[in-house]
Amino acid sequence: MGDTIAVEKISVDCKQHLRAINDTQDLLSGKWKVMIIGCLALGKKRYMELQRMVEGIGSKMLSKELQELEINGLITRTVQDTKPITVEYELTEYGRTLKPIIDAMALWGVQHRKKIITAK
Amino acid sequence: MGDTIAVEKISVDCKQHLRAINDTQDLLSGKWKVMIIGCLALGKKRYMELQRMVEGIGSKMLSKELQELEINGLITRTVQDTKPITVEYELTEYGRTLKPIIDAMALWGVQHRKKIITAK
DNA sequence: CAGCATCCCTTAAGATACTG
DNA sequence: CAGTATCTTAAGGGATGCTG
Repeated sequence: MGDTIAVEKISVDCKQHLRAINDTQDLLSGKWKVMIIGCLALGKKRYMELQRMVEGIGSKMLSKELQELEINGLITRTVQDTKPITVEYELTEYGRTLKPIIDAMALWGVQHRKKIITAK
Repeated sequence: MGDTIAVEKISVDCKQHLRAINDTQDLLSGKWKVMIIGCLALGKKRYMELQRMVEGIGSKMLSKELQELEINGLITRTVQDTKPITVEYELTEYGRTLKPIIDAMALWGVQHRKKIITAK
C-alpha cells in the first residue's frame, strides 16, 4: 500500500516533469525562436540586425516569431522615433531566465560538432 | 582596423553560436523527442512504457522519433528475447550529455507554470 | 526601415488498420 | 508487444511584392 502510493507519486511527478518540458518547448516552438533569443542574449538588436544575424530567416517569419515572443513576455519591442523609424528588440528580465537553456543548447551544439568532425 | 577585426571576430563567434544552437535544435526536432529523452533520463524503458508516459503520442510518432534518436546515437534499442518480444530503450552515454538541457527546460517550465498561475 | 498581405507548397503529425 | 503501412489534414514556412 505504501508502495502503491510511492509509485503513484513518482508517476505524478513524472507527468508534471514532462508537462513542464512540454510547456517550455511550446513557448520556444518554431524554427527560429531559440536563435532569436540567442541573438538578443547578446544585447538589444534592431529588426534588420536580427535578420542579418539569423541567416536564412525571412521577414515574415522574423516578425511573426518576434510577436509571439513579445506576447509571451520574453522580449520587448521599442519603436525609436527616428526617420525612418527603427525598432529595437530586447530580452525582458523574464526572457533572460531562458539563458541557461540557450547556453546549454549552444554548448552542447559546439561539443557535438567537435565530436562529429573528429569522428570522420 | 583593430576594431574591424574585433567586430568581425565577434560576428563570426556569433554565427558559430547560432549554428551550434541550430544543430542542437535539429537533433531534438519533432514534437516528442525532448519528452522521450526526459522519460529515458529516468532509466531504461520499454516501448509500451514510453507510450503510456508520453501522453498523446501515437505509435507511429513514437517509433519514428525513437528511430531518429537511435540514428543520432542518443539512445540504444535492445530486443529482449521473451515471448512475445519486448524492446528496451535506453539513453546512451552521449544521450545523457543532453541532461543539462532537459533539466533546464523542465526547471524553467515548472517556474513558468508557477508564474502563470500566480499571475491570474 | 520595419513589416504586412498574398500565394503556394512541403512537411509534420494524427487516425486507422494491419502484422510478426 | 512492438511496431509498419496508408491516407488525410493542418500547419509551418518560403517567395514575392507592397506600404507607411
